[in-house]
Amino acid sequence: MNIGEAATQAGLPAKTIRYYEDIGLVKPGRDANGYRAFIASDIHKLTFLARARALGFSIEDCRDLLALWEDTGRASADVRQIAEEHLARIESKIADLGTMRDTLRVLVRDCAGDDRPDCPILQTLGNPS
Amino acid sequence: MNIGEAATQAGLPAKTIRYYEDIGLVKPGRDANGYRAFIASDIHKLTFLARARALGFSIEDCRDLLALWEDTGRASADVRQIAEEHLARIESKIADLGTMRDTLRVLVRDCAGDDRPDCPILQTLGNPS
DNA sequence: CATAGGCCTTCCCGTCACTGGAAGGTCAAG
DNA sequence: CTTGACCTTCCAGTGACGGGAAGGCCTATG
Repeated sequence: MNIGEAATQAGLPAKTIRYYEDIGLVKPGRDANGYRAFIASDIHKLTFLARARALGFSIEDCRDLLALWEDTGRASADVRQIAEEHLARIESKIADLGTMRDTLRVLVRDCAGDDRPDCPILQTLGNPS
Repeated sequence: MNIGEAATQAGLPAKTIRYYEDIGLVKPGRDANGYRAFIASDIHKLTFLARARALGFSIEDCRDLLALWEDTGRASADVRQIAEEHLARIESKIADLGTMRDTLRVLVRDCAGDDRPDCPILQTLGNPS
């Protein structure tokens, strides 16, 4: 299977797949003409990667998860730890963004948004004492 | 005022201030020895930038906000639009992260996290049909 | 006066996970 | 035989800095 169909199957851009090969996440074979030749297990890996990335895992997390996935003797604790740390980072980011959102909502609400120059948004940014 | 104290006053790393000068957000003068010389208005701008960045505005948003801030004849509608668009992006990102968090929570909850290899996290990533 | 060390300067590379684009090879259809 | 859709590699850019090297400047102390 060429990279185009692999991309379709895995739901990833071809560029991304080439990048994943560059950094050693997948190692497809090659046809005589130099084209990458993806087999079922490559597609399976790419699909795994696409899903892990969609859950926000970093590339390095993905590399570790992939290794654990392929190691049938792994301990689930190792997987769980990666997921828990990632979950904590996500929750922390959500909290940060929630704070920003609350502040912005107040500012937007209080801004007339008309032709006049008075603007609590700029006022707050410039002098929030 | 040298960059070190400017950094302290504005609550920004010196490196960041140099970067802001590079991209034209601030234009401090120079002393005879080549050192940057920050005056009160520079500090005020940097403080403005630090706050806008803390609210998650992009550098380009900050550039626009700064221009509006300095234009005393601006229309508050222009400011409000930038803030509203940013707010929408934040809310969208919060929603995305919330979805990730929910999925991850379920996966982590269902994973024993012990020495055994069974792991619903890897199972889901590999075969979430 | 020399020196130590704490500022400051510029410059360049690295981050993260791609994305865009150029220049060129390959393949199937008409 | 040409067209156009694929494929290849390589290089550069993204956003918003951070690290670190190489070197100049300033102040305080011996």
